[in-house]
Amino acid sequence: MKLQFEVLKKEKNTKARLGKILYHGVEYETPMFMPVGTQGTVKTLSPEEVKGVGAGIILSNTYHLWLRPGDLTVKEAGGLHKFMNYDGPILTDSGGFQVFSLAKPKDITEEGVHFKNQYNGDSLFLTPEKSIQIQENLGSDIVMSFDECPPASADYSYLKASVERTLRWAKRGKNVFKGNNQLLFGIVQGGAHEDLRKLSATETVKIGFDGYSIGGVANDHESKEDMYKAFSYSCKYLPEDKIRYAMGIGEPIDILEGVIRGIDIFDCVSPTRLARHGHALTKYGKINLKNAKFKNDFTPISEDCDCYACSYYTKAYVKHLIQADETFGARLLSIHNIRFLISFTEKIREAIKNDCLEEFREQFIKDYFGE
RNA sequence: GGAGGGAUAGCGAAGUGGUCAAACGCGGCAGACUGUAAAUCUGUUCCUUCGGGUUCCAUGGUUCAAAUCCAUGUCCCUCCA
Repeated sequence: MKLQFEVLKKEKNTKARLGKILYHGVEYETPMFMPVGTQGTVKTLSPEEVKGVGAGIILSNTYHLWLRPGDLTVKEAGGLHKFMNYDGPILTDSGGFQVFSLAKPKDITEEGVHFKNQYNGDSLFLTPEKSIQIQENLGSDIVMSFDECPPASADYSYLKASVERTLRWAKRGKNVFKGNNQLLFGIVQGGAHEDLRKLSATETVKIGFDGYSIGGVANDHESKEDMYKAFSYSCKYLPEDKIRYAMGIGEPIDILEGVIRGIDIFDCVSPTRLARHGHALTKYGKINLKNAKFKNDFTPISEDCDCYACSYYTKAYVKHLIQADETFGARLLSIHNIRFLISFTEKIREAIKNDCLEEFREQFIKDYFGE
């Protein structure tokens, strides 16, 4: 059964929406934060722990699973849900981000993108059609169109050409997509330019997808202002009844600003990566547990957090684990950071229900940035 | 008792007359990280009032110049007896 989505309520003073996702009889609310499990695992967490922090949809990645262990192996295993033992909804990214992070401009052609297999040096060629086929083999619930994700700083003419190519790729992908128990999402590109976002959004909507995402953001140290423009300009031209997804967005303030502009779901590697690097998200900002000042701090990472790490362990202990390079430290911090973002979206949903999202934003900024 | 080898910054370890305040690794301190080529990467790590000051076991010596050469001492290691 396909995942279903419905908008329940719109907040009075902003463009924020409260939504409901129905998946195999389980309801999840949006706005939602989706943890990332690129290689078929949310790094250091078991699926039980992922569920334990309140996660709904999680992400995985076409490119990585194609290379290893191979999409056909996952298919033979019975699909990604069974393979990784996660029965919640799974969204797979298309490999589009790897066009940005791995490919050089000369590797990108109209037909597709050339990669070198990072494990054995083999030449690889990923096309929009191939990406969809891989995702069908993986058996994810939400399939992403294969897009070109150019740096936000790319010049106008490159961005325009890229938007047009991404549209052609979206069409090609949709043409081969079978749609058996899977949704297919289109991706809006266009940097911080309103006309390009408009072109990209309206043309993508014309092709017709089950949901729409905003890509090409937070990938090149662009200004927050430009990122938020990309949100606004894209949402303005997207249908009200479909999921809107900001790809790769995970700083608390960016999630909040995205929600305010009409976005429903977010994913980001940052909670797990920051965790592995010793950082914890808290209501009062990000802290670096490697810092000497936490050596004898026997208080929880965050006093008001209900996660497993905060329930049983202290900053001093987690600092010790991180410093000793013990994996349990990365696991505790990953649990905490993901729980922080999910609990953050829970609070956002409450504020939408109570039509006080702007007040919530004001208080959040005061606490988080100490302003 | 005899024969060798060694002592370098918090630790390990290069360096064997000037370009040495001394490579490199670890540890320490700090920073970065937004659809994961990322349990990674970057900076820093004798003291300093930023002018400079004091170092390479200790003491004495050779030299214009010593971590580097010589003498003596102290400690450590290996082998022989």
